[in-house]
Amino acid sequence: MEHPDAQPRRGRSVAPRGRAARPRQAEVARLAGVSQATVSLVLAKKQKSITISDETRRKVLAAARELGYVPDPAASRLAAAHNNLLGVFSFTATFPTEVQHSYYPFLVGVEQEAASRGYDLVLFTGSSPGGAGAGAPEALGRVRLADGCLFLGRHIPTDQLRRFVAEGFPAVHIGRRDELEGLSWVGADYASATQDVIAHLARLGHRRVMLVREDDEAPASTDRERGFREGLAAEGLTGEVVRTDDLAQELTAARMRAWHDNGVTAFVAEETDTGGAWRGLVAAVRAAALDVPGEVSLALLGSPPSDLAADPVPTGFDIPRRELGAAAVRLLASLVAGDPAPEPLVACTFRPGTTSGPANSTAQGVS
Amino acid sequence: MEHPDAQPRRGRSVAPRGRAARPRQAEVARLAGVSQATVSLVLAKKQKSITISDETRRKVLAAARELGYVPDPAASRLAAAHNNLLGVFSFTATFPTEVQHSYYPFLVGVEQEAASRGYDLVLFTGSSPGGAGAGAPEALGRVRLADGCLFLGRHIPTDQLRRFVAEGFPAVHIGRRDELEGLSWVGADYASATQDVIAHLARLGHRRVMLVREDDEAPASTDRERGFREGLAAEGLTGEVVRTDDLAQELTAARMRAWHDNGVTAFVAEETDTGGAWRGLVAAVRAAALDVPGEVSLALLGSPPSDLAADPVPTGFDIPRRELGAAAVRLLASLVAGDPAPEPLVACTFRPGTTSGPANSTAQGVS
DNA sequence: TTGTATGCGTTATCAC
DNA sequence: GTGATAACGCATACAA
Repeated sequence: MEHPDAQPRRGRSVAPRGRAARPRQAEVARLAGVSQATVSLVLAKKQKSITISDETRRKVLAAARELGYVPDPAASRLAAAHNNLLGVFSFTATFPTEVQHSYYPFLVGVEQEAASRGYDLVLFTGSSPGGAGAGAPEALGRVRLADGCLFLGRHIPTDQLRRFVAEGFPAVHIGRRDELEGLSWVGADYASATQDVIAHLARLGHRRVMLVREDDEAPASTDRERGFREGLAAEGLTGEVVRTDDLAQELTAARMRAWHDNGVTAFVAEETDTGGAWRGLVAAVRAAALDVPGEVSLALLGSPPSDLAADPVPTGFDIPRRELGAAAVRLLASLVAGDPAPEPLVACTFRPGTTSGPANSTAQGVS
Repeated sequence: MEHPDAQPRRGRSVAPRGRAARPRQAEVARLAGVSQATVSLVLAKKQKSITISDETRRKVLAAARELGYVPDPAASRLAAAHNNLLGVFSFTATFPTEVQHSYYPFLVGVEQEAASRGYDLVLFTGSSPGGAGAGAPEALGRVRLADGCLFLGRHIPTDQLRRFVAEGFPAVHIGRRDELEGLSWVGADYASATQDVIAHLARLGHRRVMLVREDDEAPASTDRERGFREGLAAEGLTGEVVRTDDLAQELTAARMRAWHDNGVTAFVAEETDTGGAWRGLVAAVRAAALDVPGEVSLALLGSPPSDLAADPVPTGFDIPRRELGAAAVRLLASLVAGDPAPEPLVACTFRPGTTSGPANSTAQGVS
């Protein structure tokens, strides 16, 4: 049943070129004069089992260091253990050329948190343009090389994720994702943040507020609208929602003035990829020659597009992308470890800005 | 030697939580009525070996699809002796908070090229602040888990890298790194690019040029100085090098005027982290009330700091960081595959800019 | 053309 | 406390 060591290995091609093979536990064992299993035990620092003599432990550790031993992640994982690798998968390039919608802020948090927990990161490039098997269903399968995986991007196919949750593979989506029962996610608490903005406007005396949003079904949008409505209710305000795909059509100078005459003293816009809602709102107010914040107050539910980030600084809130990335890693790590999951919502930070001020009491209309 | 299937498996704990097991090749084989090996062959679409009958292929494919078979990456990588992973190691955080000296531009190229070659990326966080084993010597050992590794950053310990080259572990340093015999690297061709800038100035009629550089021994600096001297020689110009740690001390209005009176009509500054040389040069020229490019021409050997990237756009060259990242991956991939190494130098792109113009012939001094 | 046998490096169990 | 030994799921010489 056994074969002489001298016999060429079967079922395997020789290693390409005479590259020095990575040391294996077996070689560490030989050098330390123990069995391979002992090496595995020693190196599994998991449990400080006293079942290993200090003498042996020392020898093994020394041998491992001398040989520069590094565990094979594939083997570890195959043997149903873990490999200290956390995957990061996005359906668009992780590092896009247009830094506009890049995941950089998230990755800062992801890297920091992963580092502090001793995880390395595997960036799965399967979905990058030109990537091998881009869009192919098996592209997602590769993430199983890691102990768990983070998913970023707005359009990760639900059915692919469903498989992971069914199998119990630790997966965390960055951004709320409720439609898939059982999928873990972390997200910004848009609802609360929006409610805070409404409360801020209420404190300033505004009684009638309008929300401008694009026609979109993304959770990020609906969360804001929910927060808006809850905010109105909580503060006893009235308001409306303008929901459209054609801002220019809807937000004309005439309508702005009409709304204002009707008692609307504050407008809030949701953040979108292009900043379209905010852009349209600002343009319309300007066209209507309404003074901000003298006659009307403006607020942005998120961060402004970079080209109009300052002057004026919009009242609103900032999405803590870094913290979100860190939270994602924390959640993923707890899933991997089987620990109870932490809070998935992270708070946004209120930004006072300069586009809101006391309501002009003379403009109060009927409610 | 064999054991009954009914017997509980040994050497293995039960799967945590009753998660559904994924189908394996063996089950596909059973359903298709073939052997596991055949399944493996069929699914290895790698080679369109005609060694499989269409009939069998069909059955296997059908069975695989019906079961929703997805290959286990850990297993295939274990069996294949490589894992399609390329490491990325930097001694500072890969995603620093200060985007100033971030590796983002490199990573864009790295990701693209890695994706197009079917590699995934492992970002080693060992060196990140707070990272487990930050700074520890064995932190670098972990990179061996990949098929090869990219190193970025200016201060990767030479002795650590020496080990990799000794073992034949594929390692590529981004940035010239000659002091370590045998270490592969890719770098921008600063010398040629600098020479081009000198040639440009020569064509404009300048005969006497001065180089301003910080007191630094980095290859990026010395390459530029070399290109500067070679450029002078090739064009038959004269010039000097101002090398100092204290720009303010050296670059005074008085000295600028003195140099100018002495026939210096063009100044070139090297690019540094802070943009100090360029900053100092611009300030000094302004203090000396010298017109640019009327009286003196200025050039920057690299890219300007973002706060003064425009107005005026410096004559000089841009470092193709994206391309450099891609080139690094190409080189690393060829090392991994044992193919001949490609060209390590990537060309910089000349940037005309607006800070250089025809030499003022009346100012020609003695050479 | 397909099946058989073996090994990849690791973990985990069981005897010693 | 330590050493055999059996999987993990897949790939591949080699036999049939």
